[in-house]
Amino acid sequence: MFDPAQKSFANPASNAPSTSHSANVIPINSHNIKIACSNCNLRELCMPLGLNREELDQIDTVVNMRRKVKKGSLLFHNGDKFTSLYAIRIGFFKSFVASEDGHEQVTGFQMAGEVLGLDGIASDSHTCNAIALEDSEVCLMPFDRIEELSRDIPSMQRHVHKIMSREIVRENGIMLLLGSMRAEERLAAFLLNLVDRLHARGFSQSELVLRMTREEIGSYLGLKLETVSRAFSKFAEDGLVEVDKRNIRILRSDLLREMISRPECD
Amino acid sequence: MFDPAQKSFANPASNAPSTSHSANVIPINSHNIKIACSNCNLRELCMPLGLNREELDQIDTVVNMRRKVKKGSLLFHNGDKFTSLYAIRIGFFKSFVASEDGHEQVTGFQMAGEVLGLDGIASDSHTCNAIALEDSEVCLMPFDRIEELSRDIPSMQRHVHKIMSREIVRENGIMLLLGSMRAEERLAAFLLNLVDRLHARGFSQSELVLRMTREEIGSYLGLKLETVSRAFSKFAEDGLVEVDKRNIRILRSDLLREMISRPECD
DNA sequence: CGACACCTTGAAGAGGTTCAAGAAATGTGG
DNA sequence: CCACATTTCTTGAACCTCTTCAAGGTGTCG
Repeated sequence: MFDPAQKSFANPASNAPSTSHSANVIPINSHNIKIACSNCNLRELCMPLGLNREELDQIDTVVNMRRKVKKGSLLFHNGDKFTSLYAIRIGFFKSFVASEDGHEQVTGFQMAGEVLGLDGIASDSHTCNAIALEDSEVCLMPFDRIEELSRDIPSMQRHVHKIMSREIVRENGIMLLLGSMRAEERLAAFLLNLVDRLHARGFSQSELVLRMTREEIGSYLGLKLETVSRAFSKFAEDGLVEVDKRNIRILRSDLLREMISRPECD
Repeated sequence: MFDPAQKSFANPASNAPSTSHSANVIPINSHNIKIACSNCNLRELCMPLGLNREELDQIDTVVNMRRKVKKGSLLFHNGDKFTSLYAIRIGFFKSFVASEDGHEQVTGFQMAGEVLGLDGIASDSHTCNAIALEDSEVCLMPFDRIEELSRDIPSMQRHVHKIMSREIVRENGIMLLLGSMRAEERLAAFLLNLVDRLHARGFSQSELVLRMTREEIGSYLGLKLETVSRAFSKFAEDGLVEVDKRNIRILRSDLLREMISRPECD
């Protein structure tokens, strides 16, 4: 059934190096050129394509630090001064905003190759929080440097714009979900989205390990954790997915997809 | 700027010129230099501050066209090729996405000085729709030109980034609203946000004219139009606002504000 | 092993939706 | 300018989905 050894079931971070490196900030210098962007297998996710050698060398100067973020600790939080964007190298994050009364709204889940911190540009300080849901590692990309490079390399500039626009489009989709879908439709959309993104990273199309709690899923989807739990049970009962705690196997993605394209009867 | 004489109850577009100009695309040339960005009273909303003369001249080359958009007609729609951003000069828009089953989710309402079209950058084609809720006029800013200028003028570059980031932050706020607030709290947040933005444009802090239907408000807030209507009636009954069709006067903004900071009892 | 976080499930309850009817405003064409 | 059709808004009543409250179960980590 679920085989943790296989890549097919793995999560982007399942092969996270568990080095016993004590520092969690790793300067990047000429000695370990190997971990430059130009050699990174996530480059196609973080950086523009079709660069020449010279431009690649420039790109390598964007990331000047890496930072390990232990499971459960904050990458940044509301009010922090904004200086850098963060490209996730390894791991999994949630980002969330908090209302004055303390309610926590998850605004997204981010995985390897995705960028965190875009919220900070507007006011030079972060307006949301990002927390690692498993031991993670991010590349720090000082925003000043990104802007400099964008001025020199048009494809870099376009890339930055696309990343931001993509986030706007993603949030439009969430608004549609929150504004019009029922509980089970929301969960179906959520699972399909997650598994698509994992698949784009080389993982299974049908199996995934949830890195977040039912409560966090609920917050993201505008539901209570009990409702999420019930929806999972319903899916399992109907044979749409197999649910074993946080291990999910999608059996009928076709039917899940139908749920979200044709809400209910109609 | 906006005629202060009718400021108090006016809407940004209440003094929209109703010229009988037959063409609705207006080329900009040296003959009507008066309507260049550098002379536009909305410049501080669309464009960066602190530019020198030379930079201002460059900025004036961004907007190469204006376009009138009649009430009820589309500025762009899902699938249209993306070429330009649109700065609203006069009027009021809604943007919305549509799901496969035809459900329409309003993703935002935009007024003079705000920018439309950011969704198109991600995939070079628009993923949402924008429709004028009253006779409007927009400035076309070809995105290639914006990128060129961003490379030359760092403050322009930063400005573009801030506009996009602001949109991301705004959408985070909507997610919080949709994910955790009750009907009346949502409407309170909506009204306060609208009146704040109008106030920033020189209008009243307490009076506004809604340009959209109850159904459109409901779509934006994830509610049915009946619920919106009932919430308005409740507010009126409780003396928080005066409601006369689409004319709204806010009587107790303090109490409205309380509603959204301390959802319910606590 | 015990404390704690997480998950599941049931039952009661609330908030919002749906359905329905009527009133008021808006627009259209003669 | 009026008559008529259409859109928009309000309000009531029944219904339904999700939430709330509660209890028990399972897994994890010190």
